[in-house]
Amino acid sequence: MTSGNTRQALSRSAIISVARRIADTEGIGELTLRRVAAELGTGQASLYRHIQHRAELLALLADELAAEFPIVEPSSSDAPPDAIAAQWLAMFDYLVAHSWGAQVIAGGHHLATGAVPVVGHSQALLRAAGLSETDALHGYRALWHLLLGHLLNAHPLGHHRDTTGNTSDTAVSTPDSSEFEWALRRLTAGLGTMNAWHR
Amino acid sequence: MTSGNTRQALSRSAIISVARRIADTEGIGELTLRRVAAELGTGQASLYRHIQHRAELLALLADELAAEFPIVEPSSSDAPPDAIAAQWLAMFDYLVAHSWGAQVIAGGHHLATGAVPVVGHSQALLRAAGLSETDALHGYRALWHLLLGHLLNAHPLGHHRDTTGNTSDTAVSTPDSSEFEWALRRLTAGLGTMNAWHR
DNA sequence: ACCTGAACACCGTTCAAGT
DNA sequence: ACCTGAACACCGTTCAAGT
Repeated sequence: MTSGNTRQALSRSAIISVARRIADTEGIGELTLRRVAAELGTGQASLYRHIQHRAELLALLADELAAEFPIVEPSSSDAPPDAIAAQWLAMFDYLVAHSWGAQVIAGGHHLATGAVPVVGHSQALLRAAGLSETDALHGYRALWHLLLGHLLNAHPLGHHRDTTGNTSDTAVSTPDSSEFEWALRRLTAGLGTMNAWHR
Repeated sequence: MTSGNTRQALSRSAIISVARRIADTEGIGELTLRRVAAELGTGQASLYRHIQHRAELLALLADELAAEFPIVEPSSSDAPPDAIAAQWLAMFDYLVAHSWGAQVIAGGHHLATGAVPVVGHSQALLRAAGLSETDALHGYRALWHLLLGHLLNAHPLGHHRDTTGNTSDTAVSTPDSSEFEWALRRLTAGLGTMNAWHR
């Protein structure tokens, strides 16, 4: 808006912002270096002055996304399990809205430092539910894996057949928030149950 | 062995068997149609007389793998949670041994009919633990998503730092069976706890 | 010294030319 | 009629030639 389509000086952040818009609106499959370069009005080779390779660009995107993970402060009336559910459902919705996120975070071997705050917050909620420090860490990882599985699963094994008898063929497979909540609440309950059993 | 390197008549099953060997030994990244064709001593185009596209080949591989999922019959002394754990740990090990499986099954939009027996068996174990029919189905899906998350997660968020203080840098990230068991046992416990709360 | 067009080494897929 | 070499339309990445 400030300068029309005057081409900005090429920079790492300009590359990231264009890449992110493409990933959000058209999916990660459309995110090619050629496309990014074209939208920035430059050649493909020029990108390599600012990023080492495509994988690094994806890592930067993932880290940015992780840094913006929602953090849900529990309202004082919330029982611990409800606070945990609220936090993780927010993460679920956030990652559904940025559907490339789960794939990139799971696939990458980078450590997403941007996620540190959410990890801390999630562990704190588990500690507030009575878990030990180590159990809270393991519990966090278990919940994360459950979330990841729900997000990455695209195939209909125990396919959802709702009470009307329809198998929904609209929007091939948007992950189902209520199904995730069902599993989330049960895993949370289980974490509270087996406190003693360390290791 | 029967006919040396005499080229077999090209067939769907010959393609699948070569493809599977490549995936098992060198990973799915090395599984290219060019490679398969070369190993069969034919041209790439010829493959298209037997499969429609690469995605179909992957679906066939996934279905074959699913049909060979281990089924662990519970020994009579097993408490239901132990029977459930034994079944799912076997699936975990099986999918770790065929590391491309989780990715292909999760990514594909095909319905893996080969998995029907395991799904049935898993549901039966959950029913034996006292779950209703619908809870057993939902419980199966929850366990599947937990397994998938453990298998597909390749990045170190709450990175494992064992008691020796070493962060293992051998074999970048083989999923950890004991960590999965920890989560599995807790989710199972949770499934048993919240029976009443339908939908 | 810094940038980048053109080339390289790969894909999956198609098609026209071979038998 | 059936098969397939060669081409096509893409990738990510590199490098030599431009300024």
